[in-house]
Amino acid sequence: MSVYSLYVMLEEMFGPQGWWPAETPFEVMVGAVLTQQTRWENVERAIGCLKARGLLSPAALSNADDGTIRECIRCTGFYNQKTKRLKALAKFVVDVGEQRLYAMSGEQLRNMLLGVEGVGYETADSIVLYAAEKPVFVIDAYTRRMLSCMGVRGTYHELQRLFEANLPRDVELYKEFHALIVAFGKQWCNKKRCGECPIPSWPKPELKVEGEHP
DNA sequence: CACCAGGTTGACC
DNA sequence: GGTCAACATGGT
Repeated sequence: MSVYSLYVMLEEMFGPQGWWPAETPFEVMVGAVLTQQTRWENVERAIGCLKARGLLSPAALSNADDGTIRECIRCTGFYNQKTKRLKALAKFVVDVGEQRLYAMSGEQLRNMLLGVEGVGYETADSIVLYAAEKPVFVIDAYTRRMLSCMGVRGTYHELQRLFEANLPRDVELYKEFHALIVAFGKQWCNKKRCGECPIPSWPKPELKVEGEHP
């Protein structure tokens, strides 16, 4: 089974996902930080609170009172570090200029984001793909688990290359594929067991990580 | 009551 | 370059 046919199968199973749920690109960024190790339902509540207080813009958030932010995002956990991370990200956007961010290449934006406090591989790639809409494949815990069930293991960049090397460089495809993997993971991949999928046609594909290690 | 959630960091091999 | 405890609230 090819990587692309896996996508087709997931699309047939779950239908269009329409990620990322947000009204603006900056809201995507905020959500990307808040959803770290956190359920999306709690993130939505926090974002609703920030929005109600007019803090969902780079300028407003970077100047906001820490206590106010913390109050809004408490339900997402890790609120102390996330308050700091949100302000660091907002300040970064203000400093660089939001339009300039979306205009630069995905690779350059990714590298700059990785320099921001609290932004690691997955958060950076989520922002590049869903906010800046540049083709980079996002690898998360569900992706790892799903591939692990299929007998494929590797580092973040190895797994990322597996998808990028076997798919057309298409932003909409990347967006939808990752969302579908999460949908699948939520239903079938618990942390404990991921083996027995009731899907009859669940394949044991011979996916391989190609190329040499970085 | 235990375990887990759309990770990242700093410390330490 | 890879592994691991902390970080914290809310749901099952």
